[in-house]
Amino acid sequence: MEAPNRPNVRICPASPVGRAISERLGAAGLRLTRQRTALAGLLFGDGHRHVTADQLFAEAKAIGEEVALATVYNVLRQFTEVGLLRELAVEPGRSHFDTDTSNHNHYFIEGKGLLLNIPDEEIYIAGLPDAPEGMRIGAIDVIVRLVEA
Amino acid sequence: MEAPNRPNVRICPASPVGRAISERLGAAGLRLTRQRTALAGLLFGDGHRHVTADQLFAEAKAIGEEVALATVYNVLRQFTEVGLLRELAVEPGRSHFDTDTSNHNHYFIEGKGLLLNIPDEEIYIAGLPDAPEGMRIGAIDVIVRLVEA
DNA sequence: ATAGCTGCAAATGCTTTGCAAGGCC
DNA sequence: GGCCTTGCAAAGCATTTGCAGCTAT
Repeated sequence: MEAPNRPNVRICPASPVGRAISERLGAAGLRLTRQRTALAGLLFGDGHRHVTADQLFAEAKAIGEEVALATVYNVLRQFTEVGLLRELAVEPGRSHFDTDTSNHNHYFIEGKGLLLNIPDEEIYIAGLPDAPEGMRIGAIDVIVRLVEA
Repeated sequence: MEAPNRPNVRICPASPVGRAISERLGAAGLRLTRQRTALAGLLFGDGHRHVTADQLFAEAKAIGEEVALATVYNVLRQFTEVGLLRELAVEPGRSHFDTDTSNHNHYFIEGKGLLLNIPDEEIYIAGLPDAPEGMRIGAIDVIVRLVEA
């Protein structure tokens, strides 16, 4: 009967972020479990960020949260389906997730696997044609790949 | 002593494309073998195109060319390293290759795994900032994701 | 109470690699 | 002839899935 919860990086359910999370999860019929709460804390606790599954897994382990790697994958996918995360295809063979789901673009540092946002003012795309009949534009991904000079 | 070569989709070594290929491969110390020639025929024989490893493997098999899947992967990678192909990261877990290595952008039809070029006149990016110190821009990938309306 | 989770391990899918046999220059 | 290649099968990753037990509501 001991408390199974760890008093760590957790999102306050009353905060705007916490409310957005439980709202979205609730709407999708997903429970606010210890693991999801902890991962949400790491993801949304301090500004926007980019992560891969292993990174998040390693961080969870680092703060003493016991989460299975499979659960990390499942949670990332669920959060993505619910609109809390956006999946970015930048490297073949590894998925990156972005906590900022608004329209913005990225630098990707080849060799380091590092993603950075490109400030909105600094870039824009123009002249986008209409989508073919029966289709609509789901997202536009712009990735500027940087390599050692 | 029978001829091991099949009289099929092959690049004429005297054509501009054929010359470009043997030149590039030669410069990299790569031989013009039967398999590489056949795959080059499929890739560069009739205008630019997009392929995945299995698609190319299936096509090779379809024209009666016996090539191992591993060889297809190796050839795609070698061609990419030599600059004959460009690798596109659009789907996590599957690599796409483009025979057009010049700067241009893509539509990606989610659900069909289909890549299409966006005509250059129809889109452009502006206002790109300088790369951070010690870095240079290697490529800019723009992917417009289309989904069923 | 019960429908939904989690953890583990096994399965999957794409891609790479090691090694012996074969082919190109 | 010698070195590069190929083919096959096995290894390697990242990710997903199946199932028994646990848990939030």
